[in-house]
Amino acid sequence: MSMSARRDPTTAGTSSREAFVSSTAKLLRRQGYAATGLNEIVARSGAPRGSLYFHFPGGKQELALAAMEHSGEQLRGAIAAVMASPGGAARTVGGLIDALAAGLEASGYRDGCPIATVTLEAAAGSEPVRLTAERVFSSWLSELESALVAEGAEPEAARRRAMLVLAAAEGGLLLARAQRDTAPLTAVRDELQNLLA
Amino acid sequence: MSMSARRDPTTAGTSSREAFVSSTAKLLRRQGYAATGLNEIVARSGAPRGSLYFHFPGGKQELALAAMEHSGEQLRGAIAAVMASPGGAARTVGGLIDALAAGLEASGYRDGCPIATVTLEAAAGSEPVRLTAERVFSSWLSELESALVAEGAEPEAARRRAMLVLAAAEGGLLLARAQRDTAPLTAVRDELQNLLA
DNA sequence: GAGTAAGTAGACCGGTCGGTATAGTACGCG
DNA sequence: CGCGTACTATACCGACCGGTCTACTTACTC
Repeated sequence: MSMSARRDPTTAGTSSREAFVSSTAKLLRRQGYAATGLNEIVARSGAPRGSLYFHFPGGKQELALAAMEHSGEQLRGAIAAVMASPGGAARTVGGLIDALAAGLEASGYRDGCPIATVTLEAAAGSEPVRLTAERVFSSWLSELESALVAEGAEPEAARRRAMLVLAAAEGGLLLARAQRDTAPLTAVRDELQNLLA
Repeated sequence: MSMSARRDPTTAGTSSREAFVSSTAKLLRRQGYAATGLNEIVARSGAPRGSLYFHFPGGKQELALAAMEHSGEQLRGAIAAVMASPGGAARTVGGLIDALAAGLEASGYRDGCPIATVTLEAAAGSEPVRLTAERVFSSWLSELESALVAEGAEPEAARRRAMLVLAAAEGGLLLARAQRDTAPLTAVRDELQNLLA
């Protein structure tokens, strides 16, 4: 009864699973949950439709949860890396927002937050989606908070400020997509740096 | 024999049009564009399907644009009213965010920003949607900005701060929906009041 | 009261949706 | 070898999608 871990120790066998997850992550980020069809996911991933339900018997929703975790962990790593770079919190937070702005612009204003869209359209209708979103946001918050604490901020103040930074970044990404311009993000960055200095 | 509120002289002719718009606005706010079906809109509005295409020959998209304008104008009025109340900017901005939090909680965390969800899922794929979102956000920004200018803020600083306030409010609504808790909004409110004091 | 534009009404359409059934293949293991 | 299982592969399903059609009823005008 050996469980998974089959296949060539490297990536064989799970390759189509990963292809599903990353295709889904990309599509969810760009157009959200409801607008993303299984046909589109299957076509992009290159794997056959039947394999999808082998790897994700829970269907579209299970796949979406996996994609959210995947994107969430990726971005958490990026946040941690930026916040660990030298300079004060004002500087690193500025760098973080600049990085988000650069990524958004480079994608033709398509790649915003990979979690926000799904959260807004599906969190109210699906508790698993909501819980996953909550967990991912919380992981990002922890990274920001601990970076602020490491700079000597009071725990309570650090929590509130981390929340403001994340909220402002999310809102900035939203407004930037609506305007097709990074101006909202740079305005947010400047004001945040004022506050944190 | 038809029993559906026939032609009351005042609202004559446009009553079903308005029913379509307000039903659509409510549904877009709660679940976004792609997840909202015409069947659901038609059922809620009480009007027949055929009438929809009489009033909105452009179909779902035209209806969505009208609903976005409708919600946008409504919220613009609310923002203007709150910002005109007595007290400094720190106080009125705090009141605005408290009002958003109260509305969100009262709806069971379903009614967030009526524009954000549609923007994130559809702005990249439909220029009319994007432009409408841009216009609505801009109208809200103007209200915030002029309230800050009326308090003696420099024009440039007022613009940047209005952007931060809107971005933080949008992000706060997003995080509050993910957490099913108003804590993100109160944290954002407190930090914003600090900054504006 | 005939004519006509405005608006109502719901049956109907092809296409796509998420999901399933079932046959086939690759591979570790005895 | 051959057998079981992990996985691939595709054809197929009913439901629902956004959108269209045509017949009808009203309200106003002459």
